Amino acid sequence: MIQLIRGFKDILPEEVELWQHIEKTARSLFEDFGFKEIRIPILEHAELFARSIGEDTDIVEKEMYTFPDGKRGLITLRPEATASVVRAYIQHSLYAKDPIQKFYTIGPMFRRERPQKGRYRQFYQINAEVFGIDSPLIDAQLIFMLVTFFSRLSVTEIETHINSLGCHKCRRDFKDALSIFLSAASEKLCADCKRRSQRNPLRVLDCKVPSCKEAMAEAPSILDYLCDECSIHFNGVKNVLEKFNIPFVIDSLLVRGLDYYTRTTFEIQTSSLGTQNAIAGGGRYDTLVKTLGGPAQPAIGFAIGFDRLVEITDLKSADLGQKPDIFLAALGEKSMSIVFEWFCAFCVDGIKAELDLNGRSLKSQMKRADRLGAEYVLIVGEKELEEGSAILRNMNTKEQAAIPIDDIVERIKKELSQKD
RNA sequence: GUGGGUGUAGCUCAGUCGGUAGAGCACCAGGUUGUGGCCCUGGGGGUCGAGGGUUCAAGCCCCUUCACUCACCCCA
Repeated sequence: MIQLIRGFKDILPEEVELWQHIEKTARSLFEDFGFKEIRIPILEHAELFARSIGEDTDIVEKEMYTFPDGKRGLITLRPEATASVVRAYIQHSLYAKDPIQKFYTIGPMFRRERPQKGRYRQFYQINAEVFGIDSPLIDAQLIFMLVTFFSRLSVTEIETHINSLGCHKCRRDFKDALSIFLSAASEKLCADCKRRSQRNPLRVLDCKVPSCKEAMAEAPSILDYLCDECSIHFNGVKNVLEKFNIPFVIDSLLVRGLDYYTRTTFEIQTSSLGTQNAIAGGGRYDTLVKTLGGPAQPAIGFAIGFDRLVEITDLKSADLGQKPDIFLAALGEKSMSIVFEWFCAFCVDGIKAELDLNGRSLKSQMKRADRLGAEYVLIVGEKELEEGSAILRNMNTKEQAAIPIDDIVERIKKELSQKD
């Protein structure tokens, strides 16, 4: 049989309930914080990602699904959302109406990596982006919003890591110092890190090879190279987080893998996902809007790994599942045709009803009603029809009584609404 | 892209020395002629991941391949 594509997955109905719950929680919280939803396309020109994420990153270099689109050049399945949101902000001159804009978006991203736990080729992200605010207050507020979000989903066991990458000037000074350090330490580094030392020295910082970690223990820290302004900004973020009683770890080795980040970067980590420990990450990208052809507006955002979140939350889909309000058990063809009309009437009126259309025995219908978790069963056989009645059984109390079938849909609606 | 582990019923998994394909759960039916959960009985369901090879004979041995999974890399 034809199977789904490697690294892709189906999200089946019983799990979808959990996804919907998480999505609802995010929408409601983010909207309370003043974020508006923006919906962006899944395909973009390849160039958008090359220019924003960076030509030398792994994402752009080897993980993107890129293919020719007729004669119009290359298009790419988006590997992340920020670039598209920035493009939309610029393309529709949203800054002209108000430079300050707050957006969120939820949807699939695509990266052609080898799949493993918490990593898929099509994966879902919940993104939030803020444009036009320089103040460190917004940095801290985003982190506060994230932490609140996780706590609403009963995700504990998380740790907030923060760092500052400084502005371009601090970063240049730091890179120079780091390069000098790396060339001195070169022989202690793994092969990957030797390569990184040339192409993207910052990446050596978060190498997981023990010998590299050891060699890097004495490496210069970006935090020592922050200019006054960047330093003040970072202190501002830390102060607000402390005021909000949000525990955090300063992690000068936290280097985001996308080139556009500046100043504050952060990551929410969990211990319960194996090696894929980041369930959310983000940071400032104060120069990206200009890089992509827009006005010089600061910006900051984050992405939450939806799939990873689903894996670590203690919430169970079973607790969120929808159960039928009433199960209709019809016996015989005559009953079936009458009950079928009631069945449709219930559904139209927003009562979740279930009817077994296969004409099975009462026993098997009761069994199914029980399995579906229906609170009531309405039993209608030839005997009841002759008497102009039907039997309404409460599955929890096992009490049952005959009720008249005139206006039965209305009667049962009333009965059910009294319960709520 | 590189390495390790695993592929047998819808699910979780046994399967001895190469000799007729198994269990539990789930599903369906009956026990109860029209009443769920517990119990009992029965039933359906398999290209043993796929392809090739060795053999009288392969779920088991050999080769190839695919998928899943964990880790590296990287990231959400």
